[in-house]
Amino acid sequence: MSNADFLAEATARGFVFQCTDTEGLDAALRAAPIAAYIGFDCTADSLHVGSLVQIMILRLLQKHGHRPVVLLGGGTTRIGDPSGKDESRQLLTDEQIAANMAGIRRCFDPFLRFGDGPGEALLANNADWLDPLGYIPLLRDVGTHFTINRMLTFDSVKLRLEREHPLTFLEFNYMILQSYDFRELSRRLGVVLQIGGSDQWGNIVAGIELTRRTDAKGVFGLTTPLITTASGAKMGKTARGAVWLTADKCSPFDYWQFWRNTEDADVGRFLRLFTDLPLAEIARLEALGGAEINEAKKLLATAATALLHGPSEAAVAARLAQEVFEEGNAEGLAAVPVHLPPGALEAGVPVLNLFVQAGLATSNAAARRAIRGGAVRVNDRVVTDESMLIRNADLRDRAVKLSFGKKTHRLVRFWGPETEQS
RNA sequence: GGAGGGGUGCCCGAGAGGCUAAAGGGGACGGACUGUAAAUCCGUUGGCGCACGCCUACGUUGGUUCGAAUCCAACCCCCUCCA
Repeated sequence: MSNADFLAEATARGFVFQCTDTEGLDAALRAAPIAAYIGFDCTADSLHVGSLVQIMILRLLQKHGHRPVVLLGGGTTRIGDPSGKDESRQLLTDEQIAANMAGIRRCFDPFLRFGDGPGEALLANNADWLDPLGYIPLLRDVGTHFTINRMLTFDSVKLRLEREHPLTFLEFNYMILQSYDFRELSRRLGVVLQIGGSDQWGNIVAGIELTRRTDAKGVFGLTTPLITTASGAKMGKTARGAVWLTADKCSPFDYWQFWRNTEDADVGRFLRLFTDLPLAEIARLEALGGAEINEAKKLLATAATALLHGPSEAAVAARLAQEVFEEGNAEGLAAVPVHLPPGALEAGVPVLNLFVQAGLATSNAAARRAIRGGAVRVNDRVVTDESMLIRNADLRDRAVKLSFGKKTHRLVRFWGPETEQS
């Protein structure tokens, strides 16, 4: 796998949306291993599948012998990127940012090999160079290369102006600092390529211009497409919100399920983007018709889960899914412990409570509605009585299986005096 | 600083003293149909021991009313035009 093939494979796999100079970049990639970076803002304590394209392209880069650089936006997060947002975001405190950064950096470990050797991934934090900046020196150094005329043409700015939503001066500066990041990384680490989502085009181009003007260096930009599902929805949303990349916020099983539920029309595209499977194999899989495409979805789910959580977790998730959905068996479901007061099971525990405690309903009312809609099952039997009580007799192996809809199941294990022994 | 317009449920957006927990749409969730898919159709979409009861909710705080999202006052924020 030579470093020359990176751009070709990235293109074939669907990672490339726009490139500032395809021929130039390709030549640079062929000449020698390069370093490329993607910036991640620290707005949450974990990344979700919305960032997976970026992670996967860094991974691809590394596979081809180049050096990926993960830039954590410890500094820029204090400003807030206005790109693609029609309203200002709440400013985060420095403590929040620090905590978020710690969570986010963990998300890369499964995908990239970090180290100081050639081709090994590096981590950078733009707070290192943004925090010490002095305002006037920055204005003189960088500010002279930005014209308001030009800045007003960027989509991120135009959007706010057209919609008559305020764009603060603080946010207006984001572009300048991201440009500064690019130049700084090119100086410090020899980075010659910035990759980003398609909404980052303006910011990336600005960085390239700055680097050319002040350092007379030609650097490149590449954007990835915005990934939506075939039916047009933004990818990565599921019943309970975003699909996160850390196990505590999205279990391997739920992650597997997310991929398993891919729309037919997306299977090929997602296999190319989110797995390492060879393109020929993917071509075969996506050609499967009708119900057979489900086999491809399982491979997608297992492969994607293996990348993030490891092959054994992926296998467990696949096995569990098979038990739950194909065999109607719940043995392997992770048990949700529910604490009950002594004697509760003798008296009977209301189903409504149980569903709320198991996290399957947000309120009794929601649980009640679900029952009315026929969505609730206890031990695989549909519940029709809202006031139904769960008793000892309902326990199978000291647990009760709760189901909400066809896809969400929980095994509830009780903790209380009556089950404490053993 | 002056004049005008506006802040409604997850989002958009109606409502202009009681019939309003608040039309409609989107989204989301559930059901049917399927293949744990899409499309389609149906239902649900504030909380509470809930069939007409109570509580919370229409920027904030007070007020007028038997009764306010709807009227009044002050304040906060946004937009437009003028200085």
